[in-house]
Amino acid sequence: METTIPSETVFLPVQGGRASEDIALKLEAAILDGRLTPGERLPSEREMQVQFGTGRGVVREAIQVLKQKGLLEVRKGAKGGAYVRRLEVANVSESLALFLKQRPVEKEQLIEFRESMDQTITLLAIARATPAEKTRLLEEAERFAGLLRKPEPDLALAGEVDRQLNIMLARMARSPLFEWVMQALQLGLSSHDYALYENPLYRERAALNWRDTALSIADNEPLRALSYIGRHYGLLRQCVVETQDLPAEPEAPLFTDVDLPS
Amino acid sequence: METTIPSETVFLPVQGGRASEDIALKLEAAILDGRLTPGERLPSEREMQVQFGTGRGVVREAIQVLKQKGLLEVRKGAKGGAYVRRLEVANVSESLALFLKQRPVEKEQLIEFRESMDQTITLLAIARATPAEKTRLLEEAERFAGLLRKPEPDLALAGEVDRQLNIMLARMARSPLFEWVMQALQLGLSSHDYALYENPLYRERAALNWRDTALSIADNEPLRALSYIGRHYGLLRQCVVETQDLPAEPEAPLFTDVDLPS
DNA sequence: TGGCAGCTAATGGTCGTACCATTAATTGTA
DNA sequence: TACAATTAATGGTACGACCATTAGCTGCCA
Repeated sequence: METTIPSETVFLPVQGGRASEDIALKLEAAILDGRLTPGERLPSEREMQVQFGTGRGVVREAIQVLKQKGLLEVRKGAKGGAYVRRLEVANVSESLALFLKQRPVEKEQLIEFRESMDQTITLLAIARATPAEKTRLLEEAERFAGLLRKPEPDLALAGEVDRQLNIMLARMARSPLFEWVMQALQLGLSSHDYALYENPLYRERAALNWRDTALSIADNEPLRALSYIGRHYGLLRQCVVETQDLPAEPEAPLFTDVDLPS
Repeated sequence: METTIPSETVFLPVQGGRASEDIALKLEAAILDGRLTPGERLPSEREMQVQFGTGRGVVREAIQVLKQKGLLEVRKGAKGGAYVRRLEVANVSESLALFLKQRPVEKEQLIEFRESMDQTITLLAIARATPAEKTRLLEEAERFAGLLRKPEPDLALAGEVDRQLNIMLARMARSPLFEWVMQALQLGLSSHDYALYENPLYRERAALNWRDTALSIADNEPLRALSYIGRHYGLLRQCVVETQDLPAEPEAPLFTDVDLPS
């Protein structure tokens, strides 16, 4: 970056010289600095093959990588090709979820992280959100409590509402970074942590606690809100230690023929 | 694709039928549920080409995707091939960093977020890191201060050391999630906030402040540490308002020939 | 016997061509 | 005018060939 000539090669020796990586990096750089903008269409593979002076396979591999990163979307047929995409939080979540799948993190660490984020977000939300937003949050929390008070609550729906509550709160904090990280967590942990609501004992207490938190926020009472948040995660911790993980599903045969688009 | 056995296809219609995606999914599933474990070697491309009943290009594209996800590492030459890898926090951070790169955020919001993370991480590090780690951190901070005290400091090196300091601290917190976010910030924002060290006025103060922070951590003095962190970000804010963004670097020509491994 | 040079084979990386499948636009026809 | 058939552009796949790299083997030489 600073030495002009050797800059690119010094930066990334790319382990063994791979043309496809070079191309991927060039395209990625072009997308990130705006030379290629979302919605725009890249040249066709056959054109790029010529423009980069390589074989088509190399171009395809580069495109595959960027597609996997979420930077490109590939359509086939006439007017097909690689289109630049705007990244979504879901891409980050996917990556996080993958990581958590291969390296199960202690639940305690997840809880700890979320609790910390929640505390900060709540303080920011109290300071910055409009009264209307606060009222809306309270309404949703009441609705949530209502859902879980039923004898046979729809747990999937409840989980979704809980997620929405968290995201709404994050948005009220007026900080995109907190919002994004929170969303990524919510999406990436969908399977993980809603054990709290499966247990009827904790269920109602947790729901009421959410409502009280929302109430404290609406009343601009930060300390009270933090207290309720602490109680929420206390419940969650208590619930988690009582719950054990179940073993995984049976294994499928690997290396069988792929279904071809016949 | 969907006519024979509905089971797999119901899960993921995979937009338009792509053999390479099928293979990638199968391999990924095998890795995630333990049929393939880290360090293990997959069959060679030519073997898989036969076992999956497809062309070699398809197999290569699947491998590329998994490699990009961080699940595989490819070595060439004899005894080469695709080896299963353990995911690292850096992989997730990379994804988040990429996302952040595509979405410009206000500097103040970045600072705010980092400050909040730093506070929490510091408290955790004080509580959990070993004395040896704390000593090491202090040594690095001293080295950092030494670097910036020179009349003509190497700013690139200083930035790198600063980055390492932050990551070291995050690791000391014993929380992969905090490590994740912190690394992502370091990766995605490297160019952003090292303006602090370009200004000789702030430079030395910031460096000394880092050292004092490390000292407080080594002494297990959380409140003092938080105080220094507050001062650090105070300096950063002050510095940022005085600095204006420079226009971007000149654009490089896209679609030029790739350097081939001649 | 020991060590080093050179050979060998396995394997990923690249190229090129050919063909198929899909899709939007065009053209032709009722 | 509406609908059907054709066309052309484009991604998806297959196959075969060759190069570059690398670990291990072979064998010569000191």
